Amino acid sequence: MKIGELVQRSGLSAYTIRYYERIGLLPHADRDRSSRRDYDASILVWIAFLGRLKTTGMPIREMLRYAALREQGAGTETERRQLLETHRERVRVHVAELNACLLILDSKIGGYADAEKRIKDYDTALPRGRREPVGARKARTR
Amino acid sequence: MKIGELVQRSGLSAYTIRYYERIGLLPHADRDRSSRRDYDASILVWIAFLGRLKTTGMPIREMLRYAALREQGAGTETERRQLLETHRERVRVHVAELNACLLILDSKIGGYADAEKRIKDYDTALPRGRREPVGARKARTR
DNA sequence: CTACAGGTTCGAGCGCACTCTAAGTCAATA
DNA sequence: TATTGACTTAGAGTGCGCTCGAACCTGTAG
Repeated sequence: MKIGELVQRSGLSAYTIRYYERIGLLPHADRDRSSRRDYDASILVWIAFLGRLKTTGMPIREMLRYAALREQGAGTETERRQLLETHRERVRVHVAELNACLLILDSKIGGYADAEKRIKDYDTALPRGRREPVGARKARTR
Repeated sequence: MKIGELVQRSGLSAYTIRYYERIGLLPHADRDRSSRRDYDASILVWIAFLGRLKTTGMPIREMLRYAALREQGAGTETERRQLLETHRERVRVHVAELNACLLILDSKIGGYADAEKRIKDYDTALPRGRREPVGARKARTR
């Protein structure tokens, strides 16, 4: 697989793929005789995993640590597990924070909705003939 | 309240507070006669809310939009609500992603744990007298 | 009076994670 | 054979969100 195909299948840009290789997040790819990168499909599994780590907010520094342990191979499993466990804990904490923030957002949004409802009630309670207060933003599409 | 106290009570650095004011995320603070910032306690509520937005990943650009609408005051409620609703939806999606990633992390960690258990079983199945394979990392605290 | 803590402004610098430019190579097709 | 387009490299540039340095000012305590 050439880099172009990997771009299609991984969702990363060629720039990013080369950058990741440069910093050691992706293993140095084999080259064909004109020194173009030639990938094995298995790289997609690793890229997908890196994507999870990224999505969950792991900094590249730490992914590099994990990648290095992985390259080292046997004997690094415990450290890799610990690294992931630590990360998992951080993610759990963060998810809890996000859920707390969502509740606050809900109540904030609820407050605006109530305010709008009060305005609307007042509006419909106006005498016939001039229902919309000045500055009312009603898009009325169509 | 002077900036020093606000630092204590908000958790932001003085640098950050000034920066936020500079870009318009915090309203221009009143100054005392020696042109030092003098805050009203109500600023803490706004800073806390900005903190929620930040925690949930809202970029400063968008907080600025919200802050500008808020400064404008009446008549911007609908847009503020819409902004927060859009954001809430993104956060929900992100939380779902994080939860999916957590499951994957769990199984990855589980895989390492199983591998370690297999090694341990093999280890304890070794003949008496030389139980620990070379390189075993057992901290044995205390 | 002097020292010092704690403030002020402006603009520069930093760390992160890319993203792109420039100049060159190579293989396949018209 | 000439051109096209996908690739290569090294290194520069970008956008974000701060973070800091330098020079200066002010109110209070010793």
